[in-house]
Amino acid sequence: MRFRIPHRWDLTPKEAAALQQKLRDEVIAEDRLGEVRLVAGLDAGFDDKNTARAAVAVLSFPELELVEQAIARVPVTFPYVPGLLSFRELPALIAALEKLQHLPDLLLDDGQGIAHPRRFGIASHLGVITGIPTIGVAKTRLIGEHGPVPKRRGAWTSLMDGDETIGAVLRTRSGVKPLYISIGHKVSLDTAIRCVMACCTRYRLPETTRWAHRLASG
DNA sequence: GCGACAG
DNA sequence: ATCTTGTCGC
Repeated sequence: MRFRIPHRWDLTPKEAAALQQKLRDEVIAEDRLGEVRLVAGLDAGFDDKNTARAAVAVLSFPELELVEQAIARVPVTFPYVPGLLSFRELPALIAALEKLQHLPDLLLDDGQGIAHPRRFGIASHLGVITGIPTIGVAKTRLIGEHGPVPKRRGAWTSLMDGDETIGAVLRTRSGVKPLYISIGHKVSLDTAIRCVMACCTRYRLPETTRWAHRLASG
């Protein structure tokens, strides 16, 4: 699989933010996904300060058994700037995706989707570039406020930015810190919540993410 | 000017 | 992300 990147990656932080503002309109915030048979988890780690190691794990759905995996090492130039994460990690994640033999029906990406200052977090950016339905699964908050989340598994509360719902704070496991879920691309928030829960068995993180993290680390 | 701040 | 041991709780 080969993806068409509609822009350059070597931008200044200011140019990158302007690009997000321009691409935000490409995001489709409703369900445009068919039957999900393959779900992929993506994650990035670093071999050293200038080398990203991205990993993709493809699992069967809803069985959640490993079908394929891929890793890619790519030099990174962009620094970590809150709100501009995609310009640092996407090149590597896309390189890993391009190595796959099976094209996933759904992508779960570490980080935010539209729960972002310009509604264009890394998961949305990845979705717009690949055209594949994507969900943002973050371990911590970037922006937005929310009330308490019931402690029972499956409970969730809306993540709000003013009067706008930008995501959901989801308890994937009873009594454990919740996850920040948001629309990436071509998936509604309700569907995103259901898919994430369907990928969580006995741990806080989805099996897809756990596999990808394992591959991207050691 | 003072915090907040995905990974 | 990454640096890092033991420790509290189910």
